Amino acid sequence: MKSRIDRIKKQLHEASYKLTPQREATVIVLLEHEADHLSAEDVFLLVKEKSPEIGLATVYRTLELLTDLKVVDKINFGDGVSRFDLRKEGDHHFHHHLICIECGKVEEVQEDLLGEVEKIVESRWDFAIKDHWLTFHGICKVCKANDDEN
Amino acid sequence: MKSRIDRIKKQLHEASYKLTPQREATVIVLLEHEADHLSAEDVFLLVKEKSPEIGLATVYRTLELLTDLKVVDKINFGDGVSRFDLRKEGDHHFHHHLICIECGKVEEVQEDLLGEVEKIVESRWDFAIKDHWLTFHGICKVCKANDDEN
DNA sequence: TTTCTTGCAAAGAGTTTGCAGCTTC
DNA sequence: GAAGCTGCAAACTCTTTGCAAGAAA
Repeated sequence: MKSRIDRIKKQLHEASYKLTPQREATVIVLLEHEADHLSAEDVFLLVKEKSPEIGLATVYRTLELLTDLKVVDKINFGDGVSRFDLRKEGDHHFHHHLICIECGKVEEVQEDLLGEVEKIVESRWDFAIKDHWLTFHGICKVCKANDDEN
Repeated sequence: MKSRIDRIKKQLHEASYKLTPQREATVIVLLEHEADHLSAEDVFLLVKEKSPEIGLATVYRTLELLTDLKVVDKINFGDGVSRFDLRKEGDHHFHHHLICIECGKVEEVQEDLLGEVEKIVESRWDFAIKDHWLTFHGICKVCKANDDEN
């Protein structure tokens, strides 16, 4: 984890920003909750546990900065709240999500399943793809099993 | 177009709602701007041109109702505003979008390109897909041509 | 010192809600 | 006249911004 923080620190420096204690605390929370799709408020509350003096605006500003640097991806699952997802080291595409419409759980799909689809879009629509968002809505394994019981 | 309104009217009636003049005016605006990805505010302003007495809250309530009935899809391209897209008659999947990161234009892709991908997700993650959202971010044909000139 | 960053509070944008009045059946 | 629907205004939620003070180079 240390090395990932160093890497982010380097990215910040390359763009002429500093890794202040507040920014570092925010990054640590993101690393510790990597699969959790935290909202800005969630991040704020978690950072506050360890650094009570931090302000909400700072968290927003840090998350915006990290989004610009593509350290995190800002996603919106349609509930009016932005969530932040760490981009895997070296990943050039944004991973996919499976959202369960019964229990609300969000699973991540790290594989890039869109290779063929992107080729079609690039050639047929003459569109140069830089990134994608793919989210499936449905019923997860656990809820399916529960539903079958009843 | 008349027939599409009748169809929506029927859907409303089946769910015990009425097609009031305000709701009809809203639906007409959506039909007339089918490819435009209007926000609630956009819809409100357009409806207001023909029915100046309508209130913003009514438009919001109508759009919510139409979303619940799956007449429209509520989408969010990450700018904090919900947009509303008419679902094509008989369509069971939500169409894809191409967003140009230079000019902001949004193109629609009506074909469902995810058949194979969905099979993989359904079997490998044991997830019953009910709907999907797929958005590509990149550079459209026109902007690509403009960029090449310079 | 100069520049960047922070915390706070206020402002802003988008959306929802309470309620009285109006329609419709 | 009961139930559903509407317009208005107020409330609410999430996010951004102005600014004075603090930290870093």
